[in-house]
Amino acid sequence: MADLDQLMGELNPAQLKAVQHPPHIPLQILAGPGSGKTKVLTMRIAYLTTYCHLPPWSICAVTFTNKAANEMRDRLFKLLGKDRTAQIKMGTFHALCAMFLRRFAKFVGLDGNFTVCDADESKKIITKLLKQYKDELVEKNVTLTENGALGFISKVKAKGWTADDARRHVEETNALPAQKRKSRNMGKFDPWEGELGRILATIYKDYEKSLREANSLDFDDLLMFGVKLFKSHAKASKWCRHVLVDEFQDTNTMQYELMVYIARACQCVTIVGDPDQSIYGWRSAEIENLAKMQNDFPTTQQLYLEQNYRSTGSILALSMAIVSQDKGRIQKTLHASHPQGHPPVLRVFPIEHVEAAFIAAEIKRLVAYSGGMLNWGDFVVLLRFNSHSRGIESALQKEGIPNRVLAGHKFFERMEVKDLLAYLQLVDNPHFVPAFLRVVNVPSRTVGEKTVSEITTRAQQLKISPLQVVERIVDGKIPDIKPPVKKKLASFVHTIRILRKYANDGVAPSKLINALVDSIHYKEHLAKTQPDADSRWDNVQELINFASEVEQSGPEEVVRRMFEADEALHEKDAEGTDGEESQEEWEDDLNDFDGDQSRGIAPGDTPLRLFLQASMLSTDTETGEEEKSKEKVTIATCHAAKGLEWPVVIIPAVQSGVFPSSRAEDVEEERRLLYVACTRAKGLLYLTHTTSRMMAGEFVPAYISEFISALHHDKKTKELFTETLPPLPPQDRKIIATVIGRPLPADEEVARRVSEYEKTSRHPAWGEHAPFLNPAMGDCGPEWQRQQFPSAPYKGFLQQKPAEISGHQQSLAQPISGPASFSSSSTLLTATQRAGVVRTAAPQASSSRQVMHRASSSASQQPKAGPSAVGIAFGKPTSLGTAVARQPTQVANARTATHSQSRHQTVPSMRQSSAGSSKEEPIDIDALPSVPVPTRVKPLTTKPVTAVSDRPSASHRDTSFAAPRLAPTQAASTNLRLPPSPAPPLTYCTPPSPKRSLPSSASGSSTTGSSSAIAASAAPAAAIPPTGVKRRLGMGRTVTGYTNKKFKPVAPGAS
DNA sequence: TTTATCGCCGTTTTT
DNA sequence: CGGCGATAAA
Repeated sequence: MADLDQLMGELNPAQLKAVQHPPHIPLQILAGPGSGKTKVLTMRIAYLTTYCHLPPWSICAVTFTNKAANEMRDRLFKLLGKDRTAQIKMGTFHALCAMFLRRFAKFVGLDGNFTVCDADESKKIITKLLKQYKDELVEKNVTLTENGALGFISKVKAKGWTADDARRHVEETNALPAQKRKSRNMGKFDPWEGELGRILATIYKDYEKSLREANSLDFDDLLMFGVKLFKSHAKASKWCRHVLVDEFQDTNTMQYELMVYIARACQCVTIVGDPDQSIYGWRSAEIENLAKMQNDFPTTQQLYLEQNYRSTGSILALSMAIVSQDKGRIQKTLHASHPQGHPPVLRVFPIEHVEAAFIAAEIKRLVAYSGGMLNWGDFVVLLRFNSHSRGIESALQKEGIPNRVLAGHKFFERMEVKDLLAYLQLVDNPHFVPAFLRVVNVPSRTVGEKTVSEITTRAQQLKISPLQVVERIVDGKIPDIKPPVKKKLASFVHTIRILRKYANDGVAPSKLINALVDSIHYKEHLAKTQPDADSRWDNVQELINFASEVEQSGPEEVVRRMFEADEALHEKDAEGTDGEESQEEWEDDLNDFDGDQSRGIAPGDTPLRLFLQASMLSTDTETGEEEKSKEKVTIATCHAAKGLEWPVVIIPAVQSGVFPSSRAEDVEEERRLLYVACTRAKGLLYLTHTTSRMMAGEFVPAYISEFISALHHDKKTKELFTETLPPLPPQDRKIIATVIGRPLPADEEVARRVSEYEKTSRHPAWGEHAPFLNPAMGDCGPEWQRQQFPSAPYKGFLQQKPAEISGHQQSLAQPISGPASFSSSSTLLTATQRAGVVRTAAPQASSSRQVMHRASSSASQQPKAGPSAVGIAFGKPTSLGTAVARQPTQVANARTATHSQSRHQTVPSMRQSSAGSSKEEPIDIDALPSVPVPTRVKPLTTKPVTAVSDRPSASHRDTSFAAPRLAPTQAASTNLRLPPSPAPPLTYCTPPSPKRSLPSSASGSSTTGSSSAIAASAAPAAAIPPTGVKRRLGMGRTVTGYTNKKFKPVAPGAS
């Protein structure tokens, strides 16, 4: 056990003050990122038990995620030992509520074996209900989607409204004159009024009814019923002496009320939070809870933790600059403990592919240039959307970089997993209709929709569950249905009954799954119905593993330990102080509990039930196998990254529409999200974006995030970034070593790694392995090259929405004349955008598909050198028949040539002059920009575009695309002697699929030119195809693609 | 009842 | 583009 005194001695004064704050004075700790808040929170718990002599079981510690709970538990193990830690009531609000509700279910009118209903199932219920009102909705001209309805209902549930409350609200609102309504809403849209409100209220009511009948609670219900329990039964929180809440800024109204009611007796509360990191407003988090708490606990005191121990100074400076743009925020500072370090890197790319390839390559380079100090596990790619992960994943795969995706519930959302869980849910809770509906016909028992609805109707008539109906039919107790269901469903009932028996006998969940899988021949079923049955079967195995893990962690024991001391408390407290429920009733319940406890299991805490609950309430990334993930690059959403840190953080797609998300309703929250993402970085931070993005199968222009571009309007903030990739000279290596707390590798080791790297790898950004030369990337290079692109001054990452550049819209929209030139891939796209041409039609495509002129139709009238001028054809799959294979030998030659030249060039070489843009040459090696000199922080010109026809100036080109590979001059500064690079192995370029053919001479040049790419299907065998990919999740589960439902047939032609 | 095809739709974030 | 529902056909 660690020495608490000693550890407390290591705290800074503010931290120490927070830890030692008197327990009875409510405390708000406002702690910036990296200020050691988890440390303080755990130490405070240790302090409360050790110095204030609060028994561990009297402490309630609430976290926002299970991961945070586990981490805290781990830390407390070390401080308090296993025994005492186990007694602390610790977990998420949801998990704690579930535990208490299982225990005291009957006090709030529930059964202890309720099933937690996940969002999917909720949605299905809503969908069904919504159908009933479809006609009415159409008639009243109201549009309401399932997601909409679910969202609206969830929002009010988070506020604590019951269905009746909602109904009342609607009635009241509708009774008001329209004028008044409007002013009350401050002009905002309120779904809970008018016809929509009325229908919503009805649906809410029905939804509640469905849930209750199914004996299940959704996530919001867990909180609502939790509040109900603690509010109406003060004794349920009798044990409590202190409540600690982590991530308080993310609590919603129900969670806040829970805290208040649990702390009702003791009034001792400690919360930790950071308004700047409030990123869950969309989930009804209420930042006002901070003020509310000061109100409800008038003696509340505040402490600030403003010392940042995580990030370098420059990372912190940028982060602060980002979040400070929010003028309404509470003023707060952060002091860096670490030196400045290399400034955050900001880079721009033409398309996501290139961006992703850059990221992969840069990771590789950093590992080498850090001399192995940085490993795969030290990198994270933080995304706004989960959906962005695929591109990054495959880019990493192509580079052979191990990676893992840290994504929410993915695993438990897999079709095969849900099927099996549904069976178990049904075994545990026969009333849980969603599970019944899911599996009556899995595997197919030829009971269709019609039969099922017959069953459910009858269930409603008899006021029993559908499962019971089926059981009775099979038992011959009630008559069969027309198509003889009795026979068809006998096996179903049989399976359920066997499992039920096993479960009652206390058979472990993992064994139950095994039995289940045997009983329904699930493997065969998968094989028959799923093309990727193998990996799905892997998932089944993984579910069994997960069950075993849960069993081993002994959840029954954990729960028992958490509650064991409470009974004594209640016995001692025989003279009831609150009259709400009779003493007898309470003690009856406790007696029930004691009875169960003699079997070692509390009511509602059967192994099966706990396993199911764990499946529903835990995200798969939280459990187990952390070791393995240490050697992998992490891909995660910004939300999922909260509370975590990495030596190197890379944030792609820092673009409008992504940061902030186009559908975000609170822009400030989006800004904070970016802030949270940036502050995860310890040593290096990268922000990248593209100038185009794929939407609905087409490229549309993309513009840098306003959060970033705004910083360029201010002289003070515009130098917070660099475009230079960190060359990691010794002093920088040292800084990183310090920041991430690792030994500095020897210079020799660095030199060795670097030379190794130089031998085997090329940074693909602008070397001979440029991603646009790589067939696997989509063969977009030569195509680009042959295009005639109007030139334009490079504006780099200052590229903005036309509308934002006042006075220049006109020029932006205008077609651009002047000599064609190929300056850089970025400029290329930019220029194209300016011309209003963003289109991906293959050259041979019919004219109707060719160009779409957004702003100016005259763009097409612009004389262009070749037919290819009308479209860009990168990465866009064409029909298989029309593409022609590019000739591998020529590609190889070109590559070698490029390479040998590039070695002698230390000057950036986007040198293809306008005159020399030699359209007819196969591949103009010189046209490929390569090996520019990394220059330190060259401030970018922010001059608005006036003369659009200007060609980029040399100085622009030099720095804008500073390549990662070190030029000799730079290399010297790192004290490394770089060996000459030998001819690169052709590892990047696998021969393209022979199936493809070139667009004859559509682009007017030789066959060396690429086809318009077939990004997906042309990927070499070594690369991972985009669908049907085996992915490893955090827990090491294999997951197949993204398909959750029926499989998608594999294209027969794809050999 | 199951399977194939078309066309429409949207395109956060998570307990 | 890809996922999904609705419709049509086997």
